[in-house]
Amino acid sequence: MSELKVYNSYSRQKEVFTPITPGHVGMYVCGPTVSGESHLGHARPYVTFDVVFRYLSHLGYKVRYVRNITDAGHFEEEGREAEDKISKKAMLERLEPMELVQKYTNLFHWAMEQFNTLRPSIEPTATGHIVEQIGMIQEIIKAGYAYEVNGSVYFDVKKYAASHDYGKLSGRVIDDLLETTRDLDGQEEKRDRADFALWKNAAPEHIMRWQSPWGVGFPGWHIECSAMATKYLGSKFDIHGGGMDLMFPHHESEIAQSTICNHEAPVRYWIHNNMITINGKKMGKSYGNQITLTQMFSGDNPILEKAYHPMVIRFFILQTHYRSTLDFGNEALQASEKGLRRLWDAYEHLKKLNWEETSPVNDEQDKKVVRLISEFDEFMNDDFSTAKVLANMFELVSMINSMKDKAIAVSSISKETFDLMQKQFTVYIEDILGLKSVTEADSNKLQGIMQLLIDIRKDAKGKKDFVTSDMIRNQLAKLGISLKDEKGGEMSWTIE
RNA sequence: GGUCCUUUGGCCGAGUGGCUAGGCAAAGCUCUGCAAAAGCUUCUACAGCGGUUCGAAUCCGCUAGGGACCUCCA
Repeated sequence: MSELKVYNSYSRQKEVFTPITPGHVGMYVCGPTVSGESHLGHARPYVTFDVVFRYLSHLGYKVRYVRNITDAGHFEEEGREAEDKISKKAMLERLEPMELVQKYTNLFHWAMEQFNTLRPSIEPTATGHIVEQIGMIQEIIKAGYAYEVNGSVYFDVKKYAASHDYGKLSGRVIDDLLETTRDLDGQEEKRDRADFALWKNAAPEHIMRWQSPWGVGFPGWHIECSAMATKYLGSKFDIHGGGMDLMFPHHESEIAQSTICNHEAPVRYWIHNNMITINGKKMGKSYGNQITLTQMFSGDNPILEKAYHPMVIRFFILQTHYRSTLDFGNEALQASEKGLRRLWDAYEHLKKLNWEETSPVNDEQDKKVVRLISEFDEFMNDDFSTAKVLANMFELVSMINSMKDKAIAVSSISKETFDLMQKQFTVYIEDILGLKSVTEADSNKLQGIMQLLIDIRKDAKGKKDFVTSDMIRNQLAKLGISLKDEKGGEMSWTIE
């Protein structure tokens, strides 16, 4: 089997993945800021890294997956707003800050569950790690790379850049950053324009505030990830993931902070997912074009022609490579909806097929199936190419359907190949891609009732009593259950 | 303005120097009491202009369009 290769944003090339500690993988992914509701764009990294998590686990690694909850509130550019996003909204909604944060955390968890993403191993909150953040800032000050001004602490980027590669991850040129002349309030506190806050002095109206060696304040934007990643994954860990838009300044600053504090670069492989766009433009709050996840699921947004099942969205995301932009569109979503249905139906049929020797093995076909199946691993190993895995699956869908219709014999492929196909389909669709049925779980009672109706209908059809047989099918259709006659007099049903 | 990315058939999207990805839509056919599915077939595209090459959607250059980051952002 080929080795896993991942595209490392830091080196800008695919590299063979080798964990620091054999058999184990430490992965940190930037989580949501729970000051508002998640939108479609937010679904992408969490689905993407869920598949990474699942695949690494599938390969046998013991993965510690850390994904934070940013509940301390990031600020707008220093001083532009006297209070951070969370505290502002909290006042508008007349809620306690933590109450608001809890509400959106719950909503986020609910949405993630809809997407069938696995829970991270650790989901630390920023507010729960103020002590660690303060500790880290103290280390950086001690090392001489941060300075205090009026109760705030800033990281000295210029000094850091003199001996380190600040800007390498995001392709930034340090001189450009230093020379940019943008007029912003609070700027005069910093020694340099490129410096960033580690700790901010809290204005009296700022609700979220903590005691620190520098007075009452709150942590800077980037320090939480550095502190929590270090605490749970160590000073150097394998994978750090997040959206591409976080490369600068967030991840760049994380590297700087952690490198000074821990004396080594924190991350081995940086993995960044691309954006979801709408009419070619990034979906985001500042563009006013975001569709929240609850709207996606309910269809309650003028842009949406209908509601989309979470699995359809997950499938939609997996049909493209994670480093490409993905353009939202009703037509595209509906294509995914139908495609997923077809894939899933074939998968259900495959599970029910039995191998019986009724014909000689067709070598050519057998080899084709073996190839398509074995490529699943190859594609995943090539920087998680879920789109290609799905393409291969669809090539097998036609064959599975032909077997179901008895147009070709199941034994036209060997027993081993058939078993391999059944096994790998399950492993890939369910365990690795994390897809599941879009219909409600079928209860035993429902199964029994449906079997009864099918028996009655078969009987009616046998007597050419089409009035009865059509009535059964039509009535079921009204309930959203479609009954289909299969070749050979069998019947199958699906819930719409 | 700076840095970087991108441009694939009606739509969404893979993609590597040579071998029609795949999905959806559309058309035809087959199967079928009728439906619905399903199967088969058709539609063979790579922004434009040059260049490199035996050969380029894939490499290089120019032109045009789109986008991201530089400020919170998945």
